[in-house]
Amino acid sequence: MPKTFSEKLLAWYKLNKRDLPWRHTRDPYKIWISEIMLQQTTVTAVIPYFERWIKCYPTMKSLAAAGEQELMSSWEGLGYYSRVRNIHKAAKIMVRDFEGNVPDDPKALIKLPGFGPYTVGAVLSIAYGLREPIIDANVRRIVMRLHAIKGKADASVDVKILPWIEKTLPRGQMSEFNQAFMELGALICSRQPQCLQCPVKEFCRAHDKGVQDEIPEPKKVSYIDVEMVAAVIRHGDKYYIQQRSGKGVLSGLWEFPSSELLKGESSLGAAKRLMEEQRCDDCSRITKLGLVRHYYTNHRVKLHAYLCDVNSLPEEDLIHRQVILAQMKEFAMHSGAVKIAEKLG
DNA sequence: AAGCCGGGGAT
DNA sequence: ATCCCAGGCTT
Repeated sequence: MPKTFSEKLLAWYKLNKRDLPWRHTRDPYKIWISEIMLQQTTVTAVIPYFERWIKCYPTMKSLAAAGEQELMSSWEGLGYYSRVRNIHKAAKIMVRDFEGNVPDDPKALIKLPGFGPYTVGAVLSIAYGLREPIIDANVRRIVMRLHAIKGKADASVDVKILPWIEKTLPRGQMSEFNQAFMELGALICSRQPQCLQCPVKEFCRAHDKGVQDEIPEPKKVSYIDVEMVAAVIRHGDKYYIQQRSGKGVLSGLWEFPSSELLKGESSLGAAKRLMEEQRCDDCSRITKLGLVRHYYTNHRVKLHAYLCDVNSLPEEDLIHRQVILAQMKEFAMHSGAVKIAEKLG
């Protein structure tokens, strides 16, 4: 009796799986947190954040009771900050409606903020062992190769591959199986696949045809280049920072006042203009701190940082603060601002 | 369906 | 320098 796809995959996983923090638990709360952190984020980036998070917020109730700013600081540097706001909202709902438990019902889960098709399936299978499919970037790439489906790896191929995934799911060992699927994509069936080591190559049509390197087709990215200036406004040992508000990019994070360079404007000229806009007309000295590169999504930002010594800082309010360097780490800042702040130490 | 939303590792 | 990552939300 030849071994099935899932038998082969599970046997390989048992021998080759990485030792990752969230594989030491079946606590649905912790599995959920790991799944949100891992969205569009590499395992190595997540590990330290996950460890710290579980120490700070070991339970659903401790998370629901935490403050928004505190959570933003815990997330600082991980990116996609709407994730942490959705985690907080969902935790409050789960405390209110589900006694602080993660529901094991797909219809209830999908209604919670931050739970899409992937995360619902991941929590249900990995934490509860339910027979639910998941399609992440790994699974999508693997199944496209298994069936030699050409094209880009986007969600539009999911309808084609889902039937095969569903009929291939094993009875039992679902927590292991779905993780094994993703692990295969991370370790073997990666961008440049290691087909010789693949435990399921006998099921792979792309391997048969020798086209595994052409699937999936790379998606073309177009960058938007932006040049900005940031004013580090200082009086004595106090610095002036502001919070990005509302919606849009990096919303809720703190930063130094900044502005995009106007057409033909020099960075120093922009810094002086920015100081006028901040009503800082008493600037006694302005010196360049350096150039910081800040890349996010499809933006490539060159951020010119200027240190501006003033005789009096602008007034404080809800979204503007005067802080000393030691206090600054209590305010969640985006990576561009953090890189500038590091120049002040 | 397509665009938005971060940051850093891998190549 | 480019591509991508245990996706979800909005339009």
